[in-house]
Parts: sequence; structure tokens; C-alpha cells
Amino acid sequence: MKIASWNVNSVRTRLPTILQWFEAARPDVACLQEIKCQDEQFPKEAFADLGYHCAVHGQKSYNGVAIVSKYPINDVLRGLPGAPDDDQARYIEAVMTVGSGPVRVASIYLPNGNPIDTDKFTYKLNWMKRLTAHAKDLLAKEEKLVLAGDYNVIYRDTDCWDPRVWADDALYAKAVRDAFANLLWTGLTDAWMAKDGREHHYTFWDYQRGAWHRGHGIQIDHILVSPQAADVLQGVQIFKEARAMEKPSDHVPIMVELDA
DNA sequence: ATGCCACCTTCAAGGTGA
Repeated sequence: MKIASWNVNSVRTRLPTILQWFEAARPDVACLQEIKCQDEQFPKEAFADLGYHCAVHGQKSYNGVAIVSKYPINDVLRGLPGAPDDDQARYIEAVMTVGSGPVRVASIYLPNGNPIDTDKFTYKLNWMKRLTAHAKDLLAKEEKLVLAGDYNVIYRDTDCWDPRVWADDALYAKAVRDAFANLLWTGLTDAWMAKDGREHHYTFWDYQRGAWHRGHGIQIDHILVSPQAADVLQGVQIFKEARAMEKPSDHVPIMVELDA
């Protein structure tokens, strides 16, 4: 089964582009981020026409995440546990009912955190702590687990074209990279590192400053998997060409294939 | 230090992102 992650930067504005990519890449499950709409505004019919079910956790104007799946979707969890007053729609998790056994999938839109030394940065670090705590609980289930999303973390120096540019940015701050390491150390495997690992393979290019044409991207979208999923991980692919589509998102899809 | 672009809401211009 193929599981993709894509920050689409508005599902309504991007719908033709998204559907075109779906018909070409044919993901079985897709984790979407920054859908930027409320649940009832999500274009479920368009995905149903292609044979997909949808689970949505949206909000007005900003953020919003969804899971789109060829498999029946069960046990949906909306919102990351640990902060009942958090009203930002950045986490949805559900179980894909697959013939060979269930696969738990989460779509993650980790906070940006800029500028550093503000409450936005504190919120990001707290959110990462909550995600790490929740990941520990999920790993204890010893299931096939896939945590896919826009992590807003430049983890390696070589995940950007020039780390000096990002020195004072919340995507590259040492505390943020340390927090991402803590998440990995719970026992998760980064699919890109396990099955490819090449440097300077980006998933985001800013709309500004000619970033795409200059090759000034960053890799901030990741798919993390449990040991049970890593055992059946067949490969990983970044769809760089999606950045050159009509009306592109500033992010491109990343997709894993599991033998499940 | 700020805007660059593209999205949001709602028709004008400010908020947000990375």
C-alpha cells in the first residue's frame, strides 16, 4: 500500500492539482495538511468519485488536516492529546482497515514557530513534546504506524541549500532539531533516511524570491514509521515534479510503499 | 529591517506562513 503526505496549501484552491496528482500517483492513503477549510467545506465528493473515504479535522481559514483513504477509516482521533484548550487543527489519526491487518495513520501539521523567542515558538516546542508523548503511547501498541506530515523541521544541514540563511529560524533552531531527535528516539524510523537518505532533496520551495528556480528548497515533510511498519517498508519517493504543476502548492508530496 | 508570493476573509487590506 502507498501512503502519501502533502501540505496542499488550501484543498479548495488546489483541488484540480490534487486530483491530477492522485490519478497519476494513485496513493492508497493520503495525509493532507493546510486544507484551510472547515469540515463541511472539504470536497469529499470529488475524492469519493475517485474511490476514497475521507476523515477531516478542519477549521476556518487556517491549518486543517485530513486523511483520504481507499480503505475504510475507523477509530478517528481529532486533535493531539495533552492540551484540551488547543484550538488549532493540526492532528488527525485513524486506523485503515486493510485485509492484511490494520495500519494506523496520522496526518500532522506541526507548528511553524516563527519568530523564535515568542509564544509561537513555545507553542511549537510544547506541541512537539505532546507529539512525542503520544508517539510513545502509540508505539506501545506494537502496530503498523505511520506518522506523516509537515514537521516544519530542517533536521540535517543538508536539508537546505544554505544553513546560514536559516540560522535564526524556528525551522532550524537547535531546540527544535533536538526535539525532532527526541521524537525519532522513541523508536520511529524516518522513511527517507531508511530507504534513500540523499541530501538536498527538498519537499518545499517558497513562492517568494524565485526559490523554485534557484533550487532553494528545504526538506521539512517527513514520514515516520513504527518498527512494525519499518519491517515492511519497501521504498520512499519525493514528487519534486509536483512543484512545477499548474497552481502548485509550495510543498510537494512524499510517499512510502508498505508491503501491507 | 522589510517585502518579495500566495493563501485566507470578504471587496480592502491586513493576518499568516516558511
